[in-house]
Amino acid sequence: MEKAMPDTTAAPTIDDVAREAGVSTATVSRVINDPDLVTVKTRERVQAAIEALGYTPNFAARFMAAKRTFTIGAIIPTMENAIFARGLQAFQEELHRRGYTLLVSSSAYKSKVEEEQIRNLVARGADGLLLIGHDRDQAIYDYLDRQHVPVLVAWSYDTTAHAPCIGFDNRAAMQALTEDVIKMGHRRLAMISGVSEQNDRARLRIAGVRDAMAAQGLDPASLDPIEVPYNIADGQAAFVELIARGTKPSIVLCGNDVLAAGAIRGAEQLNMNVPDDVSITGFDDIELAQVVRPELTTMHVPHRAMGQMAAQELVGMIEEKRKGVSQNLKASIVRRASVRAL
Amino acid sequence: MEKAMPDTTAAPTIDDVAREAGVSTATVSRVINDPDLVTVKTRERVQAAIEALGYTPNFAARFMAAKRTFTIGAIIPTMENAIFARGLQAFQEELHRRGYTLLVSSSAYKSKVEEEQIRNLVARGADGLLLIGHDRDQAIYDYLDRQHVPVLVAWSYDTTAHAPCIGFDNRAAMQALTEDVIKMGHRRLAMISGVSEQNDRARLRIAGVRDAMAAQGLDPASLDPIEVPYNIADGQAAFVELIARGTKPSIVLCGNDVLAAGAIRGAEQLNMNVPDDVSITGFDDIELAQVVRPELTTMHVPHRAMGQMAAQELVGMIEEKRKGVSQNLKASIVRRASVRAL
DNA sequence: GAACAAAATGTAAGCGGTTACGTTTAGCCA
DNA sequence: TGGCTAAACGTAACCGCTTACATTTTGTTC
Repeated sequence: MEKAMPDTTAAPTIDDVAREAGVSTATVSRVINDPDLVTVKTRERVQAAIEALGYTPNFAARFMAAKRTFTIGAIIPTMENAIFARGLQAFQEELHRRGYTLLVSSSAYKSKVEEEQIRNLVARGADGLLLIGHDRDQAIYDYLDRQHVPVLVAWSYDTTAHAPCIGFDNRAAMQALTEDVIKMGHRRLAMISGVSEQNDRARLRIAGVRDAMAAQGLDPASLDPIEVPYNIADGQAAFVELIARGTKPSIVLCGNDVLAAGAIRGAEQLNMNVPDDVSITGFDDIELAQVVRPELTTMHVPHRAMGQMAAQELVGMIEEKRKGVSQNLKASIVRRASVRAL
Repeated sequence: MEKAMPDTTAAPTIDDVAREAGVSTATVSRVINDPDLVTVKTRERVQAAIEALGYTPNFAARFMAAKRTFTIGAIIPTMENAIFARGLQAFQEELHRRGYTLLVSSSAYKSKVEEEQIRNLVARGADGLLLIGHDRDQAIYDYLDRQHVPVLVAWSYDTTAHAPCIGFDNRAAMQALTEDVIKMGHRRLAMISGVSEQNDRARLRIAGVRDAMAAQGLDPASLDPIEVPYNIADGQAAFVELIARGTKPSIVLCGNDVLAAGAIRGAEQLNMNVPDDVSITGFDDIELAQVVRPELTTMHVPHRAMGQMAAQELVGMIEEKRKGVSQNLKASIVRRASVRAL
């Protein structure tokens, strides 16, 4: 099989195409990037050559010469659960509509990994970046400034932060939800939170619960949230631990739906009925919230709208070379069966 | 603010670093790629310069010169549900351990989009690609061959296919599960499948059910699967439609856990008790399977092992320039409460 | 200290595109 | 047909890095 033949195996380059079509590389480039500049006749010849050779332009070379990649990078904390899935999907769809490609990395909630991913995506020529939440070293923002890469933050709203954001007010939302349950008669509140270090969403949701307690005449300091990673098993374990503490909460507020689903399992494990023995709330309103029994009372986050708007804004920042405009989306309470009035 | 000053805003290049450190660009490059080749003294000087300037090498340039990116691309059908999440997470972790970065795109189960993403990732210099399932145009494989990009397929096992794969035998697994329930006394089988076009997993699972029916003396032709997209709402609707047909199945086999979760909701909607009125099975054994009530009898797929092995194999293919070796992993039945013996 | 080998560093040619600028061709009008 | 302008196309520099090869420095031995 080792016949001596010219190396037809190497990927064709623009030179190959130019030779095949009998034109210069500049013309080939024009056919690809700005076809109107080329005669119909030549254009067709070049396109035939491209077709025949199965040529695809090399992005790296293109990027080096043109400084644009039409790529957006997104770094999310996790792909393991669905929290970011729907928003990201909407984000991608909108980008696709506008001619951009999305590249996704996940950081496993580790800031070191996130930083690595950011540098990676930037070095790879991402025209812009979507990040989740505001909590990260100033050094990273400085780096991104130096590299002139526009950044948009989602899932949080905080105008005092370094980057523009499309999100919602985690603190106010959690406060609203908490006040709602307090008004339903709950006084003994407990909380299972995500790990709040380097996670402003988790931190602000805890603060929101305390705000509500203060506003409703309860002692905010009495809240002693358990912090665990966002997954079902940890939520379950946290619930069991909470009960083992001896305090009998009438309601357990969870940092998100995943933890709440875990908490429900925990209650089941302890033969406690939800909501008769204990009420439980979630946050996010992902599909899971309607899958568990009882269905979760939770805070609905407009994931799809957030993703779509983020895409629009980020592309705007890139193409018009302007600063991003932050937007505060509205999250709303969804009342379902996991909470009962006392 | 428009002072006339040298443009300190441009991202620093290797030339800047070289000048700052008083060495040649070659030396800077060596410090980065092969530090042992450089004296400790110079090395430190260069590193200080890198630090001072906040320099990050440009991947595109690097790739052009060196033909390597240490990047792996993965294209999954969807990020919306958790089917691929765990496997992909394990894949990424293993890659990270070996010094590679993972870039993920999702195709929304559309082959045109998938093709676009493949070309994109390749043009971007991915050293290798992970794809899900075997069903795609031969033209794509030809393209990948021409570009010399190693490809590994996961989630399917089929040695007759064009690409090496790390997966499991969807057909045999589904056959095993089906035979199991037939042996529990079920005779009136129905199925809710994912859309089987361009999806070998879905197709093979249907075939597996028929295999089992044939083997157990039932008529395979009597199975008339409903095909719907993999999400809860569609699973629910499919279940309702199935019952509306008038045939009263004793068990509904679902193409995956997501559809099964939907089917349970459908049963609830029709006031049917699972498993007393109808049994339901899933496939995949994702977290969801233990969240729904009743918990799902399903086929456990070794997601993490699959992801990890896929990473090992793909890196091996890249670094040793060899063909990939396929592996058939074992999926196993998990019996839970959603199926009852008749 | 000379001679030589080995280690450290520098020089410069690409990698595969884009694009400013120069040259050729085509189109139009007198 | 000649002359002028605009359109089409070609030439070549450049993007930021790696690396083969050339050169310089360092270390060793006698």
